[in-house]
Amino acid sequence: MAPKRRIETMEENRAKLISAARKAFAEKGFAAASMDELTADVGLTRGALYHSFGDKKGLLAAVVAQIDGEMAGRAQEAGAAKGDWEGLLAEGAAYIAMALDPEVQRIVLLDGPAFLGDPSQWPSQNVCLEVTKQAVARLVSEGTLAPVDVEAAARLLNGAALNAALWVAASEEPQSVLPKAVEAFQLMATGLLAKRS
Amino acid sequence: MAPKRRIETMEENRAKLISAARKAFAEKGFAAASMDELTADVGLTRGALYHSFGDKKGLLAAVVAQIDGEMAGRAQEAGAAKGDWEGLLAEGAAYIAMALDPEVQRIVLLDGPAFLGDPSQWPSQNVCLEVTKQAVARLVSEGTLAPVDVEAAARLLNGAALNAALWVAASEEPQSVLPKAVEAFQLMATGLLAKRS
DNA sequence: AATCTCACATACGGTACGTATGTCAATCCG
DNA sequence: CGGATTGACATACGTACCGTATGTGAGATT
Repeated sequence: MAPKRRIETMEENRAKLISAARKAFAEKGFAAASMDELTADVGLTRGALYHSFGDKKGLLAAVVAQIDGEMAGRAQEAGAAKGDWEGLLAEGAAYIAMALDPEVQRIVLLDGPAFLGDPSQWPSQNVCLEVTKQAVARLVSEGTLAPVDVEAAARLLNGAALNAALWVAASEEPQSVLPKAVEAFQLMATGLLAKRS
Repeated sequence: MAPKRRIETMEENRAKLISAARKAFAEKGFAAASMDELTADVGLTRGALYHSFGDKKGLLAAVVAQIDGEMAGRAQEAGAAKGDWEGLLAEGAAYIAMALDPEVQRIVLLDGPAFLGDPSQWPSQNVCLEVTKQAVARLVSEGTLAPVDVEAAARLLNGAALNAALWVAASEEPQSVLPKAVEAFQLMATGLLAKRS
């Protein structure tokens, strides 16, 4: 066996813990997830956890940052191929669709705000919100959108998408409700468009 | 001393516990609030609590139901004096303003969804959402709003207002941010209006 | 090769929840 | 009117879990 480098195994263990935490937090919720179980599942103890993440919330923050990054990547992908305005709509739709994932919903949308506070002040900076803000800023400066406060518009759009997603996820037939949510979202977003002079 | 009726004192104690819980949950959050402290503050023990509310989450549900009812009343007040459309906008603005209250924000908007699940399935039925749905339904049937799915629109509006409120509350100067949030909200809501033919 | 570092394990204390059991006043009934 | 009964609440207990303080051994350093 090649001699295990120290930093190497540490990063492996960090990744293992984050991975196990994603599962446990998504299934049981942050509050009900046991750190003993979590760590035992990957052959470690709480000692590793507290050494790497400081405390339980530190682990949550790491998990949230990881998922948030993945979400922002997907949202950008969805919006990149299209024009600015269509891109924003596509980002919103993608955001709604992603929130159907239990990990996203439970960890990022529910437990994240409850235990880590306002998303805009997370260590991970809430990359998703940042992406939306940039899109809105472009659209405002090019005159497509009315001269609205950029942060306000971005937070409203994200908030609306988030809530739509929670609704879809809680419904009995997500697949039939999803298009309604997307349609209403996109309709509402048109309210931000600049009026034709 | 008039002989204390049994049911009377029980309801008094229930009210005391709910009142104490509102304070404790708002200040420390649901997870960090100690039931021992809570009950001791009003001269009782956990015995009373588990007898009346079943468990910790039962108490949270009772608190949420109370606050939710108060919020719905205020929102209706705000909207009642005006026309349907202006009423909806006023309700949204009122909703945003109310969310500045720490009790509303922490208990109903953050811990409620995290620990009790989707608001639309709460025992309290989320009266707030119901009020918005009724307003939207009226506006759709009278042709003011585009023929959008009522529940979708209501959830999006509430979600947008909610998120705007969290943003305002987390900002350093809530009073200067509040008008921006309300403006953006009302602008976005116009997207739901029926197009002039 | 001896020493050191540090990632992680182990052990402990404290706290909080939920339940099982006890108790006493308010109510009911003969 | 007085004993039996109910039930609202207190008390006591077991369990689970978090965070910390301390130990340890494999890899890094010299």
